Amino acid sequence: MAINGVKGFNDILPGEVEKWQHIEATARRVFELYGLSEIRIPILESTELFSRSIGDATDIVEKEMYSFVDKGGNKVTMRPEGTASVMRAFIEHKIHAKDPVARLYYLGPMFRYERPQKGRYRQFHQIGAELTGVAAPTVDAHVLTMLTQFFAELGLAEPSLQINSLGCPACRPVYREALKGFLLGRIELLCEDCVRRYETNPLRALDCKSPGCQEATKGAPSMLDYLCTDCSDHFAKTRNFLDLAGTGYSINERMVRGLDYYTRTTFEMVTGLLGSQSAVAAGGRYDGLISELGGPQLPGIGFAIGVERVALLLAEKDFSRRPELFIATMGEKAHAEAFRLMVELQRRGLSVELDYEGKSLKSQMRRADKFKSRFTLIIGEDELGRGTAPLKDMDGGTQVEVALDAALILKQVKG
RNA sequence: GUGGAUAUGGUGAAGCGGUAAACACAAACGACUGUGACUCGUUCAUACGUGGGUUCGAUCCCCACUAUCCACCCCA
Repeated sequence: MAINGVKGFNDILPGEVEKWQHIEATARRVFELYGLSEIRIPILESTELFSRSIGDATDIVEKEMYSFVDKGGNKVTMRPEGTASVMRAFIEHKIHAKDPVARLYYLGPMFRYERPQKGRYRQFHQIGAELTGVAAPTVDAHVLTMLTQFFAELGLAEPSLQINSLGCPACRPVYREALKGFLLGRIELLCEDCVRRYETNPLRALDCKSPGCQEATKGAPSMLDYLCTDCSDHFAKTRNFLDLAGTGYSINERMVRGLDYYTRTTFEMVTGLLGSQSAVAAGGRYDGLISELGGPQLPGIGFAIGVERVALLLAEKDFSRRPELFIATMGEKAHAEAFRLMVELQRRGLSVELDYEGKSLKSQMRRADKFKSRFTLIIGEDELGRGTAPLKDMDGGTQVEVALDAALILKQVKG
């Protein structure tokens, strides 16, 4: 009996992986344009890191973490997200001592124990960015502009940017009470879950999909009306800078984030193309997180992109690579010469294919066609004798005679 | 954790209670007599998710299990 992969853990096979490489390369290029540096963080962290940062009462921590006790008796968890790890590293290595303004990005697998479905897996991948040490709204707008550019460079019209402000520890509790007061009168309309969350997280009712909750929250007070002067000012300036950058967005005052650490600006890149997984990227400001984790009082802002979801949006595009040259041979001597040429050309940076076995010419030509090779060089006894061989342009079908010399072939192919 | 759907070859799939499991694509090889994409030929599921049961006989009926997908919850 063959062994299967673990539920929710997927292989990314050749054919699909080229798309991933393209997404990752695009992210690296765009993010580095905006001054970020890559940071590589481990997959395993102390369980406490996540319970403290993400929030004890969140679903992620309550029921979705891959946690276990290692052989040394330590409680560890396979990271369910990247922000906490990056902030831990930031604090642990005292990166702030050198420069409190750190601009970092990371990419890699995350793990959450959930039932898999479209665009959601137990091992999934995120590309994330974290910027620390800047409270100014300029950075909010800049991060959002960078994210927008990332999607634009992938050629995606979807998703679109939505923003909101969640306020700060000064104004959010006030709003929370106001909202609770509003919902109290309509509590019988709320779904079970929202009733249960009424005390712990009443804001969730705002973006609950149940018709009852949508009805109940009609006309609910908006967080935006309760922002304190500083938060309100921050939000207004963020919007101004977004306008200056020409970055399009819409305000979604009902957007709520699932992690506890968010403050002020929050955002999502949403799409209607992925069924119930509408968020392709999401993030926000977390001005209290670093100190909460034992670091200095520094603000931060970041986001994570769901790579699987981006790949789904890129579904129809073909990213497969094609070799530049295929060498077809007849006879052992020609095969040996072709091998020598292939290696020589590869050393010079040309992608070359050669049939390893001595198959028929027909078969080799078919293979060249299957690989969609741009050119095919055909070498037999005659060619060996005269020192030149036909180089066929597979797209046009024309062929020219070239000398069996790596430099000259290279010139002809690259020409 | 809950609900629904589906399980036939590499893929898309037809199929009926009863002896070679259609068709198409892909793939391999070959023909067209040293050159691919067209055409033609050959090959390609002792097997229809797994385990039971009903039956003279099941891939098609029943039960259980498992897996996958989708949805809920929550989220990237």
